[in-house]
Amino acid sequence: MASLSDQIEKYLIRLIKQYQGEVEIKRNQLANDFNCAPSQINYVLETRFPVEKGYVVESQRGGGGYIRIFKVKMDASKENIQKIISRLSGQISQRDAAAVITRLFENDYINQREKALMDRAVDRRVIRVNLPHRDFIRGNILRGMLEIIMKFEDGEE
Amino acid sequence: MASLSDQIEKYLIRLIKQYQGEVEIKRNQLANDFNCAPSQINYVLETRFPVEKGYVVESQRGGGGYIRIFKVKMDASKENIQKIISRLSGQISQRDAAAVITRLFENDYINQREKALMDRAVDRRVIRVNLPHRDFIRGNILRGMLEIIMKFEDGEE
DNA sequence: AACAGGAAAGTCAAAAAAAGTCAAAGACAA
DNA sequence: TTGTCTTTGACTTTTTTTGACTTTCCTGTT
Repeated sequence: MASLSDQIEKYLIRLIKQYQGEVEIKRNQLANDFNCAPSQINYVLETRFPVEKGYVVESQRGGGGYIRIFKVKMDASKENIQKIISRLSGQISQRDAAAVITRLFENDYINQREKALMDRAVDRRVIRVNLPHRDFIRGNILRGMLEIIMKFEDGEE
Repeated sequence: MASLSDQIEKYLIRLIKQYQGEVEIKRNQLANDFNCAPSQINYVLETRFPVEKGYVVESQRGGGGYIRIFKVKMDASKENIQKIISRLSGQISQRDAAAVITRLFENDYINQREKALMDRAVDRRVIRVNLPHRDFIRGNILRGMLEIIMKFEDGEE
């Protein structure tokens, strides 16, 4: 039973694919189509299309306003992972970690099983620690695993 | 002597068979159908569908939440992994974790990169927590990752 | 150019919808 | 009676949905 947010996400992803990685919508229009509050569109954007996953969202208010979503393909290089690692400061939320991992997968740095492995290692049900601390541990684990991905020549398997 | 939990178990097993090893339910809905407390569903899940029996359970809270149960198709290697999981109690030292991981590698259940990934996720320099607690977290991480190895079609890559 | 009005989109927090946890109470066999 | 398994319910945590209020931008009028 997919939630409304899931449906909106799917719809947008389909549009993005259809239009080669770029789409423009009207927030109110979309909210209307899905029969929800306009702010729910923002919620979907925040939770499902974060930068970490390779999306860029830009928008304009006022008359003739719009929201544009771009999907950026990062080129496959170690430097990119380096960049990701260095941008990863101390704590990291589960959502952000998941986004980073998804992106690695989409760019073929890791396969599906490795993705699942990493997702699990970083899951809050696994790191059973209270919150300020938990995000620090997650940060360490994720950084550690990214280092491994980097160290090992890719494709190997 | 079919307790309510037994009935729920049977019902779920039937569903799982019917849908080729995978089923999704709504906890509240199911509890309602069986006229019991929602938390009883968790009890059934814990006692009747543990990893040791080859089940993997995933869930989501919040609006549109769900519980999914997978039955993993068993083969020799998966049974072995299961055995390892069930022998793993709460805490695990880094040494023991390393031994488990090495064994997985030697048996070709995981490749070198996965080994490195798992070793790292379980490293004491990564789980920066003081000792009684650290071994518990390590236990969770290792078990979690083993579940993934079990759930995924092996050799895949 | 300055301004007013309306048309978007943004923000934020409260309410609602699920699922999870934990411990106490109950049932029942040994 | 004692120990184990089951049932229940109060409380917690996570995720989504809603709505009131704010900010920004465009367009037409003075």
